[in-house]
Amino acid sequence: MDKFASMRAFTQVIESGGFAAAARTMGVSRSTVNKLVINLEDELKVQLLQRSTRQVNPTPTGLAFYERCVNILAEVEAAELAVSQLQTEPKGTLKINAPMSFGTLHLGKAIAEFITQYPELQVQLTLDDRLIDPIAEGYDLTVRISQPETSPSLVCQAIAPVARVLCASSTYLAKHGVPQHPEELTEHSCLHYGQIVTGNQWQLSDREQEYRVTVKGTLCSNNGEVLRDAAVRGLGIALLPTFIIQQELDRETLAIVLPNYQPPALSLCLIYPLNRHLNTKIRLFTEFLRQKFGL
Amino acid sequence: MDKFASMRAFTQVIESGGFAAAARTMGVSRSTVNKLVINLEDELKVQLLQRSTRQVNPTPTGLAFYERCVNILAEVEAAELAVSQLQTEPKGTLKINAPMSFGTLHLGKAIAEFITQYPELQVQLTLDDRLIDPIAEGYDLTVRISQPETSPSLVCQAIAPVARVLCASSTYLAKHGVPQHPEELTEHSCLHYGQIVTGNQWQLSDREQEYRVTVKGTLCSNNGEVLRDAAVRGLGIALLPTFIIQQELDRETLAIVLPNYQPPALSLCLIYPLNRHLNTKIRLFTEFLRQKFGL
DNA sequence: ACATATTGTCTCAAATAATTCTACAATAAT
DNA sequence: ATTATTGTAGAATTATTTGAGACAATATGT
Repeated sequence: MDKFASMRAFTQVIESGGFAAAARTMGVSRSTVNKLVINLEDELKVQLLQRSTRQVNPTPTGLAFYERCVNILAEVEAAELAVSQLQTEPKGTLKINAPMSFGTLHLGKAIAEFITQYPELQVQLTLDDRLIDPIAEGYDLTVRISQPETSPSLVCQAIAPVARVLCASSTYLAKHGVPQHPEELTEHSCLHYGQIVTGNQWQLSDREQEYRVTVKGTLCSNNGEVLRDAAVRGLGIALLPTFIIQQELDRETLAIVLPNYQPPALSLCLIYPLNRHLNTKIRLFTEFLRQKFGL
Repeated sequence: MDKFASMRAFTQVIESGGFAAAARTMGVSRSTVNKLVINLEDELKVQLLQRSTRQVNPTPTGLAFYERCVNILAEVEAAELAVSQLQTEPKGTLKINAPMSFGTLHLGKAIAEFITQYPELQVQLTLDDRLIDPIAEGYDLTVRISQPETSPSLVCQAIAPVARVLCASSTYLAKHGVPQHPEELTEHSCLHYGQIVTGNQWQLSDREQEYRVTVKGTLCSNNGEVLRDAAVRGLGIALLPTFIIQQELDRETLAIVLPNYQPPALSLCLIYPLNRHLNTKIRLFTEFLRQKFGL
C-alpha cells in the first residue's frame, strides 16, 4: 500500500474539504480516495477525519498529522526538483580523456567553445595516448580514434569517419622512389604507431583485394604528430589520419602515397559508461561533439 | 509505485553498500530491491547509483538525493510515532455530557478517580437532562439513562441495567391508601418525568400482562431529584431509578409501591461517535465506566 | 590458474494490490 | 417533497509487485 499516495489523498481531502472534491482534483474515483485514507488510518490506527455523511473535518490528531504530511510532501517535491535541476543544469566537472593529437589539434578549440555555453561547468581534459579504462580511472568521457569496440558497461559511439592516408615528403620520395603497390612498402622506411611488434602490420585494400604488409619501421611512436614531423623531415612513409596532416598536404610538404589503396576505416569514437540514465553533462557534450565533428 | 519504499530501498543500498546486502537486511529478494531502485531512477530520470558488477557507488546526484531521503524518511517515521503516541497517551480534554442526577450522584466521583490515573487528561463534564446530539455539540461521550437506541454514526452501549420502582412516602400512602393494582394509579397524584403530555404514560407489567396507565401529574420535572424530594414530602407517587432513591429507601423515608409490577427496563447507556478507530480517551473512559458500574 | 561463490540484472508466472463500477443509505439544497 | 450529492461497501477487473530461477560478470580462495 502506497503511503505516499495515501498522504497525498489525505491532505487533498482536508484541503478540498471532502472526499468527492479531492477525488475530482486528483482525477480518481471517490472510492480510491476513500480507501487511500482508510488505509492510512488503519496503518496509524487513528481516526484522522471525522465524517458526518455530508461533511468532513479533521480530528485533532488528524490535523496534527496533516501539518506533518504537508511538510513531508513538500520536501519530497523539493528533493525531486533539486535532483532534476541538478540533472538538467550541468554543473560540476566533466572529466574527459582524449588522444594527444586530436586533443591538441581539434578538441581544445571545441571544448573552449562548449564551456562558454555552460559557465557552471568545469572541464578537465586529460590528453593521453594510452588505452585506459574509463570507469576505473573515473572519466566521464573518453575520445578515441579507433574502430568501434563493444564492451559491457561501456558504450562506444562512432561519430565521424577518420580517413587515413599513406604519406611522405617529396624529398623522401625523390630519393627512394614512389611505391606503386603495397608490396613495395616492405622496401621502404615506414613510420608507424604503437610498439615495434604490434603496429608494424599495415592493411591496405583496393576494390578487389586486401594486402597485409609487415613494414620495417625506422621510427614508431604512440603519437601521430611525432610521426608526421618525421615524415616531413623525410624519414619515411607514415600512415596517418588526414586531420593530422591536413596542413602539410595543403602546403605540399607531404604527399599522399598509394592513393588507390585504403587502410581500414577508423572512426572518431566517444566512449562513456553505459547507464540507464545518461548524465546530462555527458549527454550535452557528446551531442555537441557530434554536431561539431559531423557524423 | 510506492515512493517511500523506493526511497527506503535506495538509502538501504547505500548504507549496506550493495543491493544484495540491502535485500538481506530488508528481508526481500534482490530483484525487489533492484526494481525499487530502478523505478526511483526512472521516475527521477537520473542515475542514482553507479553499479560496476561487484560494487555500488552513489553518483554525485545520488548522494545529494540520499541526504534528502534520509531526512524525509526520518520525518515520516517521526510523524507516525507522534500520531501513535498522541493516540495511546490520552491528553487534551474529554468532553462528557450526562444527566443531572446520575452526574451528581455517581459520575462525579467516578471521574475524580479516573483523572487521577491520567494527569495529562482534562475532563469537561456537562450535566444536562436535555436530549442532545453528541456529534453536533462536540461531546466525546454522552451518558444517558434510557433504553438503548440505535443510530447511524453513533454507538450506544448499555453497560448496566437501571432498575426503576414506584415509590412514595409513608405519609402519602397513609393518607391516600396503598395502590394494589396499576389501574388504581389513575386515582393517585403522580410525579413524572418530562413534560405534562409526554411523560404521563406509565407502563407496568407483571408476569402475565402489561398495563399502560395515563397518570395525572401534580408535578412533572426533567430532573429526578426534584421528583424524589417531592415524593419524600408526600406529594405523590414517583417512578424513579433506584440509584436516585437508594438512601431514601434505606432510611424508609420512601417506600416501594406495587413491587410486583415492573416498569420497562432502562439501562445506563454510553453514547459516542461511531468511528473505525475509537479515540483512546473515549476507549479508556468507557472501559473505566464499564468496570466501575458493572455490566 | 582454476574452481567456487557472489554480485546486479533480467524474465516469467503467481500472488497481491489497486482502481473502478455499482449500489446504498444518509443528508443537504431546492 | 424531490433531487442531487455525499461517504462507504462489495464485487470485478485491471495493474502491479513479488520472488524464483537464470545469466553474465567478477571477486575470492586454494
